[in-house]
Amino acid sequence: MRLTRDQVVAGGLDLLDEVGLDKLTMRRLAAALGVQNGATYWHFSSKQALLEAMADRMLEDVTITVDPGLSWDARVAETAHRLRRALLARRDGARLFAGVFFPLPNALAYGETMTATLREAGLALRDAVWAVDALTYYVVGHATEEQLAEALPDGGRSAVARLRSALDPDRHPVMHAAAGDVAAPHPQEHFRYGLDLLLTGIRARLDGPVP
Amino acid sequence: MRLTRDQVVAGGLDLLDEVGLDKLTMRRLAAALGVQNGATYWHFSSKQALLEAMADRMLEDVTITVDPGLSWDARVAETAHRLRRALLARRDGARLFAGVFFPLPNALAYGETMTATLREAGLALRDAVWAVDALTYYVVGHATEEQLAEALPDGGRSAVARLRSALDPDRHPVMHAAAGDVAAPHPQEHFRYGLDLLLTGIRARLDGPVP
DNA sequence: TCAGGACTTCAACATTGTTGAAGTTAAACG
DNA sequence: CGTTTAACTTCAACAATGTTGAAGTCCTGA
Repeated sequence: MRLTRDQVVAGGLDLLDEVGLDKLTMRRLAAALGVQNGATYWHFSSKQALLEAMADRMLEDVTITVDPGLSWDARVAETAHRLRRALLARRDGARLFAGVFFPLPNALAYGETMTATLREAGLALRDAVWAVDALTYYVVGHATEEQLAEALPDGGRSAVARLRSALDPDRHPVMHAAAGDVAAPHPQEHFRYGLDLLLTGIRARLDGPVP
Repeated sequence: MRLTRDQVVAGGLDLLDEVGLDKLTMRRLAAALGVQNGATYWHFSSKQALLEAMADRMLEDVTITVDPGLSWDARVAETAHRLRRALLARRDGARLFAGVFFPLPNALAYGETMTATLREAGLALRDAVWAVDALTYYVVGHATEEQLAEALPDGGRSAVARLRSALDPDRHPVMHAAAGDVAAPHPQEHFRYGLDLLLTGIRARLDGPVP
Protein backbone atom coordinates (compact mmCIF):
# COMPACT_ATOMS: atom_id res chain seq x y z
CA MET A 1 0.00 0.00 0.00
CA ARG A 2 2.89 2.33 0.69
CA LEU A 3 4.29 4.16 -2.33
CA THR A 4 7.78 5.17 -3.38
CA ARG A 5 8.71 8.02 -5.65
CA ASP A 6 10.32 5.44 -7.88
CA GLN A 7 7.21 3.30 -7.96
CA VAL A 8 5.19 6.28 -9.10
CA VAL A 9 7.62 6.97 -11.93
CA ALA A 10 7.73 3.32 -12.94
CA GLY A 11 3.96 3.08 -12.79
CA GLY A 12 3.70 6.22 -14.90
CA LEU A 13 5.95 4.76 -17.57
CA ASP A 14 4.06 1.48 -17.62
CA LEU A 15 0.78 3.31 -17.90
CA LEU A 16 2.25 5.42 -20.68
CA ASP A 17 2.97 2.28 -22.66
CA GLU A 18 -0.51 1.03 -22.01
CA VAL A 19 -2.69 4.05 -22.73
CA GLY A 20 -0.50 6.69 -24.37
CA LEU A 21 0.36 10.22 -23.31
CA ASP A 22 -3.06 11.74 -23.96
CA LYS A 23 -4.88 9.25 -21.76
CA LEU A 24 -2.22 9.32 -19.05
CA THR A 25 -4.18 10.87 -16.22
CA MET A 26 -3.43 11.18 -12.55
CA ARG A 27 -6.54 9.21 -11.63
CA ARG A 28 -5.73 6.38 -13.98
CA LEU A 29 -2.20 6.31 -12.60
CA ALA A 30 -3.48 6.17 -9.04
CA ALA A 31 -5.80 3.33 -9.98
CA ALA A 32 -2.97 1.44 -11.66
CA LEU A 33 -0.91 1.86 -8.50
CA GLY A 34 -3.77 0.57 -6.36
CA VAL A 35 -4.12 3.84 -4.51
CA GLN A 36 -6.53 6.75 -4.30
CA ASN A 37 -6.40 9.85 -6.43
CA GLY A 38 -4.65 12.32 -4.14
CA ALA A 39 -1.85 10.00 -3.12
CA THR A 40 0.58 10.71 -5.95
CA TYR A 41 0.57 14.38 -5.06
CA TRP A 42 2.53 13.67 -1.97
CA HIS A 43 5.41 12.39 -4.10
CA PHE A 44 5.17 14.90 -6.95
CA SER A 45 3.97 18.43 -6.60
CA SER A 46 2.32 18.41 -10.02
CA LYS A 47 1.72 16.27 -13.05
CA GLN A 48 4.37 18.24 -14.90
CA ALA A 49 6.94 17.32 -12.24
CA LEU A 50 6.02 13.67 -12.63
CA LEU A 51 6.30 13.86 -16.41
CA GLU A 52 9.75 15.38 -16.04
CA ALA A 53 10.86 12.57 -13.79
CA MET A 54 9.47 10.06 -16.26
CA ALA A 55 11.25 11.74 -19.15
CA ASP A 56 14.53 11.71 -17.31
CA ARG A 57 14.12 8.08 -16.33
CA MET A 58 13.69 7.18 -19.98
CA LEU A 59 17.15 8.54 -20.73
CA GLU A 60 18.89 6.50 -18.06
CA ASP A 61 20.88 4.30 -20.38
CA VAL A 62 21.71 6.87 -23.02
CA THR A 63 25.01 7.94 -21.54
CA ILE A 64 26.55 4.72 -20.31
CA THR A 65 30.08 4.80 -21.62
CA VAL A 66 30.70 4.72 -25.32
CA ASP A 67 33.77 2.84 -26.54
CA PRO A 68 36.47 5.56 -26.41
CA GLY A 69 38.43 3.73 -29.07
CA LEU A 70 35.93 4.79 -31.69
CA SER A 71 36.36 7.86 -33.87
CA TRP A 72 34.53 10.98 -32.77
CA ASP A 73 31.88 10.66 -35.43
CA ALA A 74 31.18 7.06 -34.60
CA ARG A 75 30.75 8.07 -30.97
CA VAL A 76 28.40 10.91 -31.84
CA ALA A 77 26.40 8.61 -34.08
CA GLU A 78 26.24 5.98 -31.36
CA THR A 79 24.97 8.48 -28.79
CA ALA A 80 22.39 9.84 -31.21
CA HIS A 81 21.17 6.34 -31.88
CA ARG A 82 20.91 5.67 -28.18
CA LEU A 83 18.84 8.78 -27.63
CA ARG A 84 16.64 7.69 -30.48
CA ARG A 85 16.23 4.20 -29.09
CA ALA A 86 15.44 5.57 -25.64
CA LEU A 87 12.71 7.81 -27.04
CA LEU A 88 11.21 5.07 -29.18
CA ALA A 89 11.29 2.51 -26.39
CA ARG A 90 8.20 3.99 -24.76
CA ARG A 91 4.93 4.85 -26.42
CA ASP A 92 4.82 8.61 -27.09
CA GLY A 93 8.29 8.80 -25.55
CA ALA A 94 9.51 11.45 -27.96
CA ARG A 95 6.48 13.66 -27.36
CA LEU A 96 6.91 13.25 -23.63
CA PHE A 97 10.53 14.30 -23.83
CA ALA A 98 9.76 17.26 -26.08
CA GLY A 99 7.17 18.56 -23.65
CA VAL A 100 9.65 18.90 -20.85
CA PHE A 101 12.06 21.75 -20.30
CA PHE A 102 15.68 20.96 -20.62
CA PRO A 103 17.80 20.71 -17.47
CA LEU A 104 17.14 17.13 -16.36
CA PRO A 105 20.11 15.17 -15.03
CA ASN A 106 20.26 12.55 -17.74
CA ALA A 107 19.55 15.07 -20.46
CA LEU A 108 22.44 17.16 -19.17
CA ALA A 109 24.68 14.10 -19.14
CA TYR A 110 23.73 13.41 -22.73
CA GLY A 111 24.50 17.00 -23.71
CA GLU A 112 27.82 16.88 -21.92
CA THR A 113 28.87 13.65 -23.63
CA MET A 114 27.97 14.96 -27.04
CA THR A 115 29.55 18.35 -26.57
CA ALA A 116 32.73 16.93 -25.11
CA THR A 117 33.09 14.54 -28.03
CA LEU A 118 32.75 17.36 -30.53
CA ARG A 119 35.27 19.43 -28.58
CA GLU A 120 37.75 16.58 -28.78
CA ALA A 121 37.09 16.40 -32.48
CA GLY A 122 38.28 19.96 -32.70
CA LEU A 123 35.16 22.10 -32.80
CA ALA A 124 35.17 25.47 -31.04
CA LEU A 125 33.22 25.57 -27.80
CA ARG A 126 30.28 27.50 -29.13
CA ASP A 127 30.16 25.51 -32.34
CA ALA A 128 30.14 22.27 -30.38
CA VAL A 129 27.16 23.40 -28.31
CA TRP A 130 25.28 24.57 -31.35
CA ALA A 131 26.03 21.40 -33.30
CA VAL A 132 24.70 19.31 -30.42
CA ASP A 133 21.54 21.36 -30.49
CA ALA A 134 21.11 20.68 -34.18
CA LEU A 135 21.68 16.98 -33.66
CA THR A 136 19.24 16.84 -30.79
CA TYR A 137 16.48 18.72 -32.59
CA TYR A 138 16.87 16.28 -35.42
CA VAL A 139 16.76 13.16 -33.29
CA VAL A 140 13.76 14.32 -31.30
CA GLY A 141 11.91 15.61 -34.35
CA HIS A 142 12.44 12.41 -36.23
CA ALA A 143 11.41 10.19 -33.33
CA THR A 144 8.34 12.32 -32.67
CA GLU A 145 7.12 11.98 -36.21
CA GLU A 146 7.81 8.28 -36.28
CA GLN A 147 5.78 7.73 -33.14
CA LEU A 148 3.01 10.04 -34.27
CA ALA A 149 2.36 7.80 -37.25
CA GLU A 150 2.65 4.65 -35.14
CA ALA A 151 0.21 5.88 -32.55
CA LEU A 152 -2.60 6.56 -34.98
CA PRO A 153 -5.64 4.27 -34.85
CA ASP A 154 -4.53 1.66 -37.36
CA GLY A 155 -0.79 1.94 -36.96
CA GLY A 156 -0.33 4.73 -39.47
CA ARG A 157 -2.05 3.24 -42.48
CA SER A 158 -4.86 5.80 -42.40
CA ALA A 159 -2.33 8.61 -41.99
CA VAL A 160 -0.45 7.43 -45.04
CA ALA A 161 -3.70 7.31 -46.96
CA ARG A 162 -4.64 10.79 -45.78
CA LEU A 163 -1.29 12.16 -46.82
CA ARG A 164 -1.42 10.52 -50.24
CA SER A 165 -4.90 11.74 -50.97
CA ALA A 166 -3.85 15.26 -49.97
CA LEU A 167 -1.03 15.13 -52.49
CA ASP A 168 -2.35 16.61 -55.70
CA PRO A 169 -0.19 15.49 -58.67
CA ASP A 170 -0.56 18.94 -60.22
CA ARG A 171 0.25 21.03 -57.21
CA HIS A 172 2.78 18.65 -55.69
CA PRO A 173 4.38 16.76 -58.55
CA VAL A 174 7.65 16.08 -56.79
CA MET A 175 6.20 14.89 -53.51
CA HIS A 176 3.57 12.92 -55.38
CA ALA A 177 6.30 11.09 -57.23
CA ALA A 178 7.99 10.43 -53.90
CA ALA A 179 4.82 9.23 -52.21
CA GLY A 180 6.44 5.88 -51.52
CA ASP A 181 9.14 7.50 -49.45
CA VAL A 182 7.38 10.34 -47.65
CA ALA A 183 5.35 8.00 -45.53
CA ALA A 184 8.46 6.65 -43.88
CA PRO A 185 8.49 2.96 -44.63
CA HIS A 186 12.21 2.81 -43.76
CA PRO A 187 12.56 4.76 -40.52
CA GLN A 188 16.00 3.42 -39.74
CA GLU A 189 17.54 4.36 -43.08
CA HIS A 190 15.62 7.62 -43.04
CA PHE A 191 17.07 8.48 -39.67
CA ARG A 192 20.57 7.52 -40.67
CA TYR A 193 20.43 9.73 -43.75
CA GLY A 194 19.67 12.92 -41.85
CA LEU A 195 22.18 12.06 -39.17
CA ASP A 196 24.85 11.62 -41.82
CA LEU A 197 23.99 14.99 -43.32
CA LEU A 198 24.75 16.62 -40.00
CA LEU A 199 27.90 14.60 -39.38
CA THR A 200 29.17 15.47 -42.83
CA GLY A 201 28.46 19.12 -42.16
CA ILE A 202 30.42 18.97 -38.92
CA ARG A 203 33.30 17.15 -40.59
CA ALA A 204 33.57 19.91 -43.17
CA ARG A 205 33.78 22.48 -40.40
CA LEU A 206 36.82 20.63 -39.05
CA ASP A 207 38.77 20.31 -42.28
CA GLY A 208 38.55 23.88 -43.41
CA PRO A 209 36.97 26.37 -41.00
CA VAL A 210 34.22 28.26 -42.81
CA PRO A 211 34.01 31.96 -41.92
CA MET B 1 -22.67 39.16 -34.46
CA ARG B 2 -22.43 36.68 -37.33
CA LEU B 3 -19.20 34.71 -37.55
CA THR B 4 -17.07 33.54 -40.44
CA ARG B 5 -14.74 30.59 -40.43
CA ASP B 6 -11.98 33.03 -41.23
CA GLN B 7 -12.91 35.29 -38.36
CA VAL B 8 -12.67 32.37 -35.99
CA VAL B 9 -9.20 31.50 -37.25
CA ALA B 10 -8.09 35.13 -37.09
CA GLY B 11 -9.55 35.50 -33.61
CA GLY B 12 -7.78 32.34 -32.56
CA LEU B 13 -4.45 33.65 -33.75
CA ASP B 14 -4.96 36.99 -32.05
CA LEU B 15 -5.92 35.27 -28.84
CA LEU B 16 -2.88 33.04 -29.19
CA ASP B 17 -0.66 36.11 -29.23
CA GLU B 18 -2.45 37.49 -26.23
CA VAL B 19 -2.66 34.54 -23.86
CA GLY B 20 -0.44 31.77 -25.27
CA LEU B 21 -1.25 28.24 -26.34
CA ASP B 22 -1.90 26.83 -22.88
CA LYS B 23 -4.52 29.42 -22.03
CA LEU B 24 -6.10 29.33 -25.46
CA THR B 25 -9.49 27.92 -24.58
CA MET B 26 -12.68 27.68 -26.58
CA ARG B 27 -14.56 29.77 -24.04
CA ARG B 28 -11.98 32.52 -24.05
CA LEU B 29 -12.02 32.52 -27.83
CA ALA B 30 -15.81 32.79 -27.89
CA ALA B 31 -15.63 35.68 -25.46
CA ALA B 32 -12.99 37.42 -27.56
CA LEU B 33 -15.23 37.03 -30.60
CA GLY B 34 -18.20 38.44 -28.70
CA VAL B 35 -20.15 35.23 -28.92
CA GLN B 36 -21.30 32.44 -26.65
CA ASN B 37 -19.40 29.28 -25.96
CA GLY B 38 -20.97 26.79 -28.33
CA ALA B 39 -20.87 29.03 -31.38
CA THR B 40 -17.41 28.17 -32.63
CA TYR B 41 -18.38 24.52 -32.86
CA TRP B 42 -20.56 25.25 -35.81
CA HIS B 43 -17.50 26.37 -37.77
CA PHE B 44 -15.01 23.80 -36.50
CA SER B 45 -15.89 20.32 -35.42
CA SER B 46 -13.27 20.31 -32.68
CA LYS B 47 -10.57 22.39 -31.09
CA GLN B 48 -7.98 20.29 -32.88
CA ALA B 49 -9.52 21.19 -36.24
CA LEU B 50 -9.35 24.86 -35.34
CA LEU B 51 -5.73 24.56 -34.26
CA GLU B 52 -4.90 22.94 -37.58
CA ALA B 53 -6.52 25.76 -39.48
CA MET B 54 -4.61 28.26 -37.37
CA ALA B 55 -1.34 26.45 -37.97
CA ASP B 56 -1.90 26.41 -41.68
CA ARG B 57 -2.83 30.07 -41.75
CA MET B 58 0.46 30.90 -40.07
CA LEU B 59 2.33 29.40 -43.01
CA GLU B 60 0.51 31.44 -45.65
CA ASP B 61 3.45 33.53 -46.71
CA VAL B 62 6.14 30.89 -46.49
CA THR B 63 5.90 29.71 -50.07
CA ILE B 64 5.38 32.91 -52.04
CA THR B 65 7.85 32.65 -54.87
CA VAL B 66 11.54 32.64 -54.12
CA ASP B 67 13.84 34.39 -56.58
CA PRO B 68 14.59 31.58 -59.08
CA GLY B 69 17.83 33.31 -60.01
CA LEU B 70 19.36 32.27 -56.69
CA SER B 71 21.45 29.16 -56.28
CA TRP B 72 19.68 26.13 -54.88
CA ASP B 73 21.24 26.47 -51.46
CA ALA B 74 20.31 30.11 -51.21
CA ARG B 75 16.75 29.19 -52.04
CA VAL B 76 16.64 26.42 -49.47
CA ALA B 77 18.10 28.75 -46.87
CA GLU B 78 15.57 31.44 -47.75
CA THR B 79 12.65 29.04 -47.43
CA ALA B 80 13.94 27.70 -44.13
CA HIS B 81 14.24 31.23 -42.84
CA ARG B 82 10.72 31.99 -43.93
CA LEU B 83 9.37 28.96 -42.12
CA ARG B 84 11.28 30.06 -39.06
CA ARG B 85 9.94 33.61 -39.25
CA ALA B 86 6.41 32.32 -39.71
CA LEU B 87 6.68 30.15 -36.62
CA LEU B 88 8.24 32.89 -34.53
CA ALA B 89 5.74 35.51 -35.66
CA ARG B 90 3.09 34.17 -33.31
CA ARG B 91 3.43 33.37 -29.65
CA ASP B 92 3.91 29.61 -29.23
CA GLY B 93 3.68 29.35 -33.01
CA ALA B 94 6.27 26.59 -33.22
CA ARG B 95 4.56 24.51 -30.55
CA LEU B 96 1.24 24.99 -32.27
CA PHE B 97 2.69 23.79 -35.55
CA ALA B 98 4.41 20.82 -33.96
CA GLY B 99 1.18 19.67 -32.36
CA VAL B 100 -0.56 19.30 -35.67
CA PHE B 101 -0.30 16.38 -38.06
CA PHE B 102 1.33 17.05 -41.35
CA PRO B 103 -0.85 17.31 -44.46
CA LEU B 104 -2.03 20.92 -44.33
CA PRO B 105 -2.16 22.81 -47.63
CA ASN B 106 0.51 25.36 -46.86
CA ALA B 107 2.71 22.80 -45.18
CA LEU B 108 2.47 20.65 -48.29
CA ALA B 109 3.33 23.63 -50.47
CA TYR B 110 6.38 24.26 -48.30
CA GLY B 111 7.43 20.63 -48.60
CA GLU B 112 6.94 20.69 -52.34
CA THR B 113 9.03 23.84 -52.78
CA MET B 114 11.85 22.48 -50.70
CA THR B 115 11.86 19.04 -52.27
CA ALA B 116 11.68 20.41 -55.80
CA THR B 117 14.61 22.72 -55.13
CA LEU B 118 16.74 19.85 -53.86
CA ARG B 119 15.73 17.74 -56.84
CA GLU B 120 16.90 20.50 -59.16
CA ALA B 121 20.12 20.65 -57.24
CA GLY B 122 20.64 17.04 -58.20
CA LEU B 123 19.56 15.00 -55.21
CA ALA B 124 17.80 11.68 -55.77
CA LEU B 125 14.09 11.72 -55.09
CA ARG B 126 14.22 9.86 -51.84
CA ASP B 127 17.24 11.77 -50.63
CA ALA B 128 15.52 15.05 -51.37
CA VAL B 129 12.48 14.06 -49.30
CA TRP B 130 14.62 12.90 -46.44
CA ALA B 131 16.81 15.99 -46.52
CA VAL B 132 13.71 18.18 -46.35
CA ASP B 133 12.58 16.23 -43.32
CA ALA B 134 15.90 16.84 -41.61
CA LEU B 135 15.75 20.54 -42.41
CA THR B 136 12.20 20.82 -41.16
CA TYR B 137 12.84 18.99 -37.90
CA TYR B 138 15.71 21.35 -37.31
CA VAL B 139 13.78 24.52 -38.04
CA VAL B 140 10.82 23.50 -35.93
CA GLY B 141 12.95 22.22 -33.08
CA HIS B 142 15.01 25.35 -32.96
CA ALA B 143 12.01 27.67 -33.10
CA THR B 144 10.22 25.67 -30.42
CA GLU B 145 13.11 25.95 -28.02
CA GLU B 146 13.55 29.65 -28.72
CA GLN B 147 9.91 30.34 -27.95
CA LEU B 148 9.91 28.07 -24.93
CA ALA B 149 12.52 30.26 -23.30
CA GLU B 150 10.77 33.46 -24.40
CA ALA B 151 7.44 32.36 -23.03
CA LEU B 152 8.69 31.70 -19.53
CA PRO B 153 7.57 34.08 -16.78
CA ASP B 154 10.39 36.61 -17.01
CA GLY B 155 11.31 36.18 -20.64
CA GLY B 156 13.75 33.35 -20.10
CA ARG B 157 15.99 34.80 -17.46
CA SER B 158 14.81 32.37 -14.80
CA ALA B 159 15.22 29.49 -17.23
CA VAL B 160 18.79 30.54 -17.93
CA ALA B 161 19.42 30.73 -14.21
CA ARG B 162 17.86 27.32 -13.67
CA LEU B 163 20.00 25.82 -16.39
CA ARG B 164 23.19 27.40 -15.11
CA SER B 165 22.62 26.27 -11.58
CA ALA B 166 21.93 22.75 -12.82
CA LEU B 167 25.31 22.71 -14.55
CA ASP B 168 27.77 21.18 -12.14
CA PRO B 169 31.35 22.17 -13.12
CA ASP B 170 32.55 18.71 -12.13
CA ARG B 171 29.97 16.64 -13.89
CA HIS B 172 29.53 18.99 -16.85
CA PRO B 173 32.83 20.74 -17.39
CA VAL B 174 32.37 21.38 -21.09
CA MET B 175 28.82 22.69 -20.94
CA HIS B 176 29.70 24.70 -17.86
CA ALA B 177 32.48 26.40 -19.80
CA ALA B 178 30.00 27.07 -22.57
CA ALA B 179 27.33 28.41 -20.25
CA GLY B 180 27.34 31.72 -22.08
CA ASP B 181 26.31 30.05 -25.31
CA VAL B 182 23.92 27.32 -24.20
CA ALA B 183 21.30 29.78 -23.11
CA ALA B 184 20.89 31.07 -26.65
CA PRO B 185 21.75 34.74 -26.50
CA HIS B 186 22.29 34.76 -30.30
CA PRO B 187 19.29 32.91 -31.72
CA GLN B 188 19.82 34.15 -35.26
CA GLU B 189 23.45 33.07 -35.48
CA HIS B 190 22.63 29.89 -33.63
CA PHE B 191 19.97 29.04 -36.17
CA ARG B 192 22.18 29.88 -39.11
CA TYR B 193 24.92 27.61 -37.82
CA GLY B 194 22.79 24.48 -37.72
CA LEU B 195 21.20 25.31 -41.04
CA ASP B 196 24.66 25.61 -42.58
CA LEU B 197 25.63 22.24 -41.18
CA LEU B 198 22.75 20.65 -43.02
CA LEU B 199 23.36 22.58 -46.23
CA THR B 200 27.02 21.60 -46.17
CA GLY B 201 26.00 18.01 -45.66
CA ILE B 202 23.70 18.16 -48.66
CA ARG B 203 26.33 19.84 -50.79
CA ALA B 204 28.76 17.01 -50.06
CA ARG B 205 26.16 14.51 -51.20
CA LEU B 206 26.04 16.29 -54.57
CA ASP B 207 29.76 16.50 -55.22
CA GLY B 208 30.60 12.90 -54.56
CA PRO B 209 27.74 10.51 -53.86
CA VAL B 210 28.42 8.69 -50.63
CA PRO B 211 27.43 4.99 -50.70
C1' DT C 1 -44.67 36.99 -46.91
C1' DC C 2 -42.99 33.00 -45.43
C1' DA C 3 -40.30 28.75 -45.41
C1' DG C 4 -35.95 26.81 -44.60
C1' DG C 5 -31.51 26.59 -43.74
C1' DA C 6 -27.64 29.03 -41.45
C1' DC C 7 -26.07 30.19 -37.34
C1' DT C 8 -26.37 31.10 -32.13
C1' DT C 9 -27.70 30.44 -27.45
C1' DC C 10 -28.16 27.95 -23.31
C1' DA C 11 -27.68 24.51 -20.20
C1' DA C 12 -25.86 20.63 -19.37
C1' DC C 13 -22.09 16.36 -19.10
C1' DA C 14 -17.97 13.98 -18.18
C1' DT C 15 -13.20 14.55 -17.40
C1' DT C 16 -9.24 16.71 -15.87
C1' DG C 17 -5.48 18.79 -12.49
C1' DT C 18 -5.23 20.31 -7.92
C1' DT C 19 -6.08 21.19 -2.95
C1' DG C 20 -6.79 20.66 1.98
C1' DA C 21 -8.61 18.66 6.08
C1' DA C 22 -8.95 14.54 8.29
C1' DG C 23 -7.60 10.04 8.86
C1' DT C 24 -4.18 6.10 9.13
C1' DT C 25 0.12 3.83 9.50
C1' DA C 26 4.85 3.07 10.78
C1' DA C 27 8.91 4.08 12.91
C1' DA C 28 11.66 6.49 16.84
C1' DC C 29 12.11 7.43 21.26
C1' DG C 30 11.31 7.29 26.28
C1' DC D 1 5.90 -1.62 25.86
C1' DG D 2 3.46 2.74 25.04
C1' DT D 3 3.29 7.13 22.94
C1' DT D 4 4.46 10.74 20.05
C1' DT D 5 5.70 12.44 15.62
C1' DA D 6 6.31 12.41 11.12
C1' DA D 7 5.25 10.06 6.79
C1' DC D 8 1.95 8.94 4.00
C1' DT D 9 -3.21 8.12 2.37
C1' DT D 10 -8.00 8.92 1.91
C1' DC D 11 -11.97 11.59 0.85
C1' DA D 12 -14.57 15.11 -0.80
C1' DA D 13 -14.53 18.92 -2.95
C1' DC D 14 -13.24 23.02 -6.63
C1' DA D 15 -12.70 25.32 -10.87
C1' DA D 16 -11.66 24.62 -15.75
C1' DT D 17 -11.92 22.41 -19.91
C1' DG D 18 -13.77 20.17 -24.48
C1' DT D 19 -17.99 18.74 -26.33
C1' DT D 20 -22.96 18.02 -27.24
C1' DG D 21 -27.78 18.76 -28.37
C1' DA D 22 -32.24 20.90 -28.10
C1' DA D 23 -34.20 25.10 -28.68
C1' DG D 24 -34.12 29.46 -30.30
C1' DT D 25 -33.18 33.50 -33.78
C1' DC D 26 -31.92 35.56 -37.89
C1' DC D 27 -31.23 36.15 -42.78
C1' DT D 28 -31.97 34.89 -47.46
C1' DG D 29 -34.39 33.59 -51.53
C1' DA D 30 -38.63 32.27 -53.63
